[in-house]
Amino acid sequence: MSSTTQKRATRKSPAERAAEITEAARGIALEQGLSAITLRNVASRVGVASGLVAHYQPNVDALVAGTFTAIVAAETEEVAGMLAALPGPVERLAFLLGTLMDGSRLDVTAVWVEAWTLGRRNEALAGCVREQMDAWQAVLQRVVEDGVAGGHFDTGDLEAGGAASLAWQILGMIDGLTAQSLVRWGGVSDRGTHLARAVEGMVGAVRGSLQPSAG
Amino acid sequence: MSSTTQKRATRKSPAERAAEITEAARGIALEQGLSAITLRNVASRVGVASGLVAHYQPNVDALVAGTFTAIVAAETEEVAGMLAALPGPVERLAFLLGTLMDGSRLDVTAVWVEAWTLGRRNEALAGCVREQMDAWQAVLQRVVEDGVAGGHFDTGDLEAGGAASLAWQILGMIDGLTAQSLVRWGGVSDRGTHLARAVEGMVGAVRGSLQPSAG
DNA sequence: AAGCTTGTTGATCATGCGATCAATAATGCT
DNA sequence: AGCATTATTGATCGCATGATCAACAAGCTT
Repeated sequence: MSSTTQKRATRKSPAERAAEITEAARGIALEQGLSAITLRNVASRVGVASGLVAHYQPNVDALVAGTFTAIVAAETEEVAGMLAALPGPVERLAFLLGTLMDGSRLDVTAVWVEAWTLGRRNEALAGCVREQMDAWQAVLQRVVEDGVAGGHFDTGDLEAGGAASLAWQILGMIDGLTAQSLVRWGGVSDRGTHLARAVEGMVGAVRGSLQPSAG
Repeated sequence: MSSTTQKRATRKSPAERAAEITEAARGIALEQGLSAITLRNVASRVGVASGLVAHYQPNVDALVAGTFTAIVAAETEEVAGMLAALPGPVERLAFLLGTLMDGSRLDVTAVWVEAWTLGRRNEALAGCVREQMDAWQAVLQRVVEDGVAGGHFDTGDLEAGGAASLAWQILGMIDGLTAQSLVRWGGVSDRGTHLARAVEGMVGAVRGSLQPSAG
């Protein structure tokens, strides 16, 4: 108990400090949820006075919305990047289902679910949620369209907007099943298998082509 | 401004007052969300002092959990009752999909989604959520099993627990899509159609037999 | 070295929360 | 009518939140 406690935080450049704050908010959101993002909570994690956090952010709602976007956009971009490295739409769709359902991103899922509720009282967050859902849907739609164009998928008698609609549908299924895994861990073992089968039917892919094991 | 304001609430029997309180909590949850259930909020809705609400409930967490169960169990029982009146499993599954996806229960959906998040900090609520998910799954599983036994459905090479697993899967899809409709209203017009097609593929039902229009 | 810019502090305000409990008043019983 | 029971009040405590801002001090410029 001597000198480990420094009275005043070392002075840093605005950019650096701002980065620390958003990073701390990110960590809190992933570990304890978006609603755990408070001025004092973030401040103590950075090792700084609460007023400083307020100084770098217009208000807490904005910090929450920004943190949501940071977390989710990073995930989207990461997955989209991995998709680009795969040879074709079948592999991409299979990889998408497998990756999103493997339970390794439960913390991000929890952020999604909480954002749906918090968006009710945080207008900025609500906008970000819609944006990020659109981004995910766009990624999925692209894969579906490529598959149809290449003859790997057959969406049947779907109208023009079929791929878009299908992408929303698949996204909704993934959301629901991952959210479910948030609450019911051991409930179902082969979520991925069933989902793959369902999606195969929807996009007219060859049976088994989207199975996680085949990815 | 004369006598419309009564200073003291009329004295009522414990059972009656308790019912008023749970009913008020229910209304608040449906209109403003589970997190809007506070002692003062409920009390003012009943027209009573905050202390009285606390007197009728062990704590707020219990009231929230109980309110969740009341809302969701009522829905489950209502739908289950309607199912019983239908002739067979195909009609029942079609009705289930159509009813749950028609957007007439967005308030209940919002309660579900919020409960998933709140369950993280409210142990009693978490237990209720699991209970109610089990109840829904049981209803669905029953329909699927009946359909398989009657030869209407064909779950293919599924192992013994196939119907249970399938029921979880379908439930997850419904949850995800309804939750999605909570945020993205006009996004997709034919959610029901796509879901019906997906489920048809999963349970091996005749194509079009689960379409909402055919329900 | 002096001075100025600005990153940083922490106390402060208003608000809301759950919970508690002595005091109060309405009811029903004798 | 008198009394015992009990439903009801509302003030109160401790705690947490977001926001604000005068005061402070570190570092840069001159």
